[in-house]
Amino acid sequence: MEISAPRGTKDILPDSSGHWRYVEETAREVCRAFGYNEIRTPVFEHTELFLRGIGETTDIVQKEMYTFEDKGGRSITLRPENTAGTVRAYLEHKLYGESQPVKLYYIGPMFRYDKPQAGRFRQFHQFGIEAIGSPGPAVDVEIIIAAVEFFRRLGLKDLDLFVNSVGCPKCRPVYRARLQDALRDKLGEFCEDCRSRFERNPLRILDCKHEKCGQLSQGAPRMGDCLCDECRDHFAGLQALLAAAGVPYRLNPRLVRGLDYYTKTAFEIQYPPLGAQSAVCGGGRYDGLLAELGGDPTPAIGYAIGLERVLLALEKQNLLPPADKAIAVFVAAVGDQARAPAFRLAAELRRAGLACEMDYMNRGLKAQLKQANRYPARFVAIIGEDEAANDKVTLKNMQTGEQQLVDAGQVEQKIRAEMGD
RNA sequence: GUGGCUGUGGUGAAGUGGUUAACACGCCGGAUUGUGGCUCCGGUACUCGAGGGUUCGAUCCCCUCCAGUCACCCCA
Repeated sequence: MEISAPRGTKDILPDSSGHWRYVEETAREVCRAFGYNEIRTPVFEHTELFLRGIGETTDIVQKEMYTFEDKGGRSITLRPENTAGTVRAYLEHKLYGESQPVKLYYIGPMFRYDKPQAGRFRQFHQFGIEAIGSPGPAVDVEIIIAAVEFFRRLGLKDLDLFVNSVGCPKCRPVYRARLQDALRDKLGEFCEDCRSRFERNPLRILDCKHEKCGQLSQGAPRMGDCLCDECRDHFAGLQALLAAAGVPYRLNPRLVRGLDYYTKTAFEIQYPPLGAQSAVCGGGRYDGLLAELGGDPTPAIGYAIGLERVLLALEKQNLLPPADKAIAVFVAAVGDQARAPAFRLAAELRRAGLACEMDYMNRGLKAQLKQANRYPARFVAIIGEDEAANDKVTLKNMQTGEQQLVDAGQVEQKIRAEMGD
């Protein structure tokens, strides 16, 4: 064995592709119920889109992007997330001409050059939704409820919803400055990471896992105390609606999003047993992004759900659906003369819409029955020399063990009659 | 990117510095001639992750690399 899949990528094999389909279908059903329509954008975009959209100073842009030059000399990047691409498509195709808000969802692979770990891959899949055009907070609550509903339908338990407001371009700089002022004289005592974050992204310091840093930032001003009137009202409205909808949530003033475009509402849904990669859903409002990408100022909000992590959570809670390989009929041929009639019967049954299998390994009858049993098959249609000569089929019900000789042309209706449909 | 742990057949897993590396599952075949799910029997491992080194000799000792995993980091 020499060639293997690139690091951080994974083959989804038949034994688990059914799980993926189940999760994706659940996502699509929820989107239909909430009025979100699918959008499919390219897996690669001009690098520039992400530089401007996600922010040049973010970790994603600085060290996690798959960027390359194509043969035309363009700088191309495999999408590390899909909000930027979705917004780009919204602007490019002038979806602002449709009734607002425009509600979109996507499911697909994303790419980040991270060090792989359980729940963290270089190619991973996200299901995300974006609502563009409404300032909220009603849509904010709607998309959160959509996420909650998605998890509810899957049966997942023990999820925690955290919400926060990260302010807007009016109040965040004010808060940022106040925070820096409060931390400045103690800066030397913070960890190395925090010291480097001080200028670049001081809000992250509040998120630091180091106990020392946590203590040092204890008395620091909180974003909540510095929100401008508009942001404060918005945040209050969000919480009122969440409460009205009966959605349990927790405030987390330290919740910060890693992408520059977020404003006001920020939220995250976690499943703690996943350990370090416990965030299964993360999102928030990005009122500044459309203008940043050259559009008219337009409010918007969205989130992304990591499907690998959802699958991990489902596995932990034993909620993955069992594989369903059951078929209606297995056509067993015995002897050379039976081969052609068996093929013909299988083709007819399949054309009639019955799931049908047969042997391709020249196995004996016993082995074919064993094979049929494995699927399992409801019926086995046995064709040997006698049957082939008389245009008959021995039809065996695998549950009762009963078998009868029937005309080859009547196999389908016999099966349908016995299956009761 | 930093640090810890792990790497034996398709899968789960024992094991030893030295002839034919357990076991279980799976898969294939058989248990009188064309009949399954149970049972029994048999079969199924060119490199014990890769490449070097130590040694008379290494799958078990050392180094490097690769991969997985956990924490940090980041995030979905």
